[in-house]
Amino acid sequence: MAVTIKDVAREAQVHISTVSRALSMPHRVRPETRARILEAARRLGYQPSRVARALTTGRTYNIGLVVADIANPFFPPMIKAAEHTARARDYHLFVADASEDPAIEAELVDALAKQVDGVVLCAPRISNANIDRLAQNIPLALVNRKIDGIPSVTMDLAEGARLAVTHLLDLGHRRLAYVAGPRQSWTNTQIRRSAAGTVGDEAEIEVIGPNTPNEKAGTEVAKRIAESGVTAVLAYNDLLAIGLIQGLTDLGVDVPGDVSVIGIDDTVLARLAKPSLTTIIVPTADAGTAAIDLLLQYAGGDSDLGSRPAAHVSLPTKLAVRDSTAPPP
Amino acid sequence: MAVTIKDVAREAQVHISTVSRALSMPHRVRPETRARILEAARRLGYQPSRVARALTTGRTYNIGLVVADIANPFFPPMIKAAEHTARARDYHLFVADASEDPAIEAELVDALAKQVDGVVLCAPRISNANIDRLAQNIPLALVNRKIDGIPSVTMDLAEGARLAVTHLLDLGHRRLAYVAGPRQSWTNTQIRRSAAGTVGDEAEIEVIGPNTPNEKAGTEVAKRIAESGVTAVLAYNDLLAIGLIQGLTDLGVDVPGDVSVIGIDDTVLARLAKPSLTTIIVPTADAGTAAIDLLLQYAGGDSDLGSRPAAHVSLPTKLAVRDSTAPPP
DNA sequence: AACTTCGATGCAATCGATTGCTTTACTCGA
DNA sequence: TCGAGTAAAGCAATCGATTGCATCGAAGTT
Repeated sequence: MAVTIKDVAREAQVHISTVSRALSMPHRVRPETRARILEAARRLGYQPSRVARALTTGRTYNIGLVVADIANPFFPPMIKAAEHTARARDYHLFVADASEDPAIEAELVDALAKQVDGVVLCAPRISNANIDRLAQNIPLALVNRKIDGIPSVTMDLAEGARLAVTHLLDLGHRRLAYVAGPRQSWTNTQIRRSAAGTVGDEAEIEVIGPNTPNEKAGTEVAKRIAESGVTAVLAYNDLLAIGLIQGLTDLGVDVPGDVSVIGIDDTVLARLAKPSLTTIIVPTADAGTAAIDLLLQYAGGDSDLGSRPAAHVSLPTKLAVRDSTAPPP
Repeated sequence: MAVTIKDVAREAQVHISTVSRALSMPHRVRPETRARILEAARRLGYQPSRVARALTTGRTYNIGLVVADIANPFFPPMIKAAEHTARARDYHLFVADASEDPAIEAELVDALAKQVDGVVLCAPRISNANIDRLAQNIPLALVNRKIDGIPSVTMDLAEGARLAVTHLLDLGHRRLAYVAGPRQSWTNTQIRRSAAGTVGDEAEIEVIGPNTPNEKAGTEVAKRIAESGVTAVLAYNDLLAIGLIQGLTDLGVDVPGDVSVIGIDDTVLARLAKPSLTTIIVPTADAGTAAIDLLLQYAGGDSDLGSRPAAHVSLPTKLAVRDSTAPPP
């Protein structure tokens, strides 16, 4: 069917091992022989079989990427960056969607493990213990989770939340709420702690949740927010924030007139929503790129991985002030 | 390293070929032997190597999915559905992003061809001739493109455009515009033709474009729309429509008061935008599922593929009337 | 009882590449 | 001139599974 190394060998009148070397260890064959082989390969349109190579070398040149939910607009830019980075390194990317389900997440990693050199777990919903267990079978890199011994890239949402809360305090708000995300989310904890810490004694902050991080959940908590008397809200992500704004608007509560709302992620939605959403900008694409590079660096090494300390990368965040925040009424 | 078929064979005291058969041709081994083998496999935690299997059988149980732009919110639901469908069939999905570039698209297909059983091309930007060429090397399935001999799933946007234009005509509009998408887009042509056909002699429709299908391009054509005197616009997709609305609003043109706007795709943005966007609902997820099934059916068959006529699936579309359309001023 | 038949299993080739080891042949030094 | 050293290329094992063929023994046929 396809052109194999044998065909090239026959065409160039050499043994297959010589063809293999001409391609991967150029200095080990005589220049003229190599030229003849390359020419034959070119003429025949030879492309080495990744599958066969994987069998002998144990390296597939494939990477797995597991995300909590592809449909969450937070992920696509990250997937895109990861895919491009991987391809630039001659790797291909399996993308798998865990549907926000920890069990599926673990299954996916195991299933992928058989045919990838490593897996990037994005915003994992499974426990640290389970991640540790999975990491025994296959090199992992984490996004938005930090575990000793496993390379990871996180967004500095502690800083982001501090900026957001400070912004609200500066505007004069004293009764705040944090609309939380999934309990298993590492960033959720970071945000909650940082927000509480920043508020200090100056004001008070109420935590509402945990919630599934989508618009529907946001709309559903609108009533509680409206009744609670808070004047400003920080939400776990843009989806919750936008859902909340819709819910509040439906209840006749004006944003930002009556209640200010801040989202997180700066997804496409933030700029397009009305009012446009004040939100924390997180470097999603950079995270995708960094995760791939960390994984390759860690997994590509000379096997004595355990010895090297795993790298942790923290990416900076910023606050984008738009139209959903204003002084309290 | 990992448990192989040999380990199982030793554990169960049989030859490896018997293990292989026990797993894939159960009726070919004595029940008691099979039980012993399965038990041994279970105890050792044996998982067959997909790579090794792929080498002998030629089937990788992997599928490639190439999309024009992951960051375009049209695609994620489709990717998600495709991934879930594939996984349910024990296939894994490579996702690749062509960045709206035809050359990259072709490269991706070729690169993936070596390690997948087939490729789904979503909203391809390359020419029919090139697709035909690619199809010679690897089974393809197309989404939003129809070519004889290649299985495809399309959205009935001719019908959708008809509904949209009829809606505008019913509201009383007589001067319409179609803000077109990429020239290479097959659906773009379908929409344009159907819209023109539906307008007939009753009214007139101007075509503006082609455009890159993103918000920025939408904003950029706002001026032309405002000056052209049209009272209603159909845009190639929601991104263009939303960008256009923003552009018009900035120019002081009210939507839908002065100009009505209809988008296509019903992405998350449509509901969340202000005003919420009247748009054509396309069954993105169904398309993803259908494409995978078509591909597997076509590629999984008994090799004499050319003989079977390729299936074409057309999915229905609907119009969702929201707040961006109203009678002309 | 001899002979066919067939089910169950083992044997060995194969897929396409990589790689340690061996062979070949040429160069160089004394 | 001869042996050592070395670069270049061939040989063959290997990765982990699949699969056509060979073998063997038990059951069925006459």
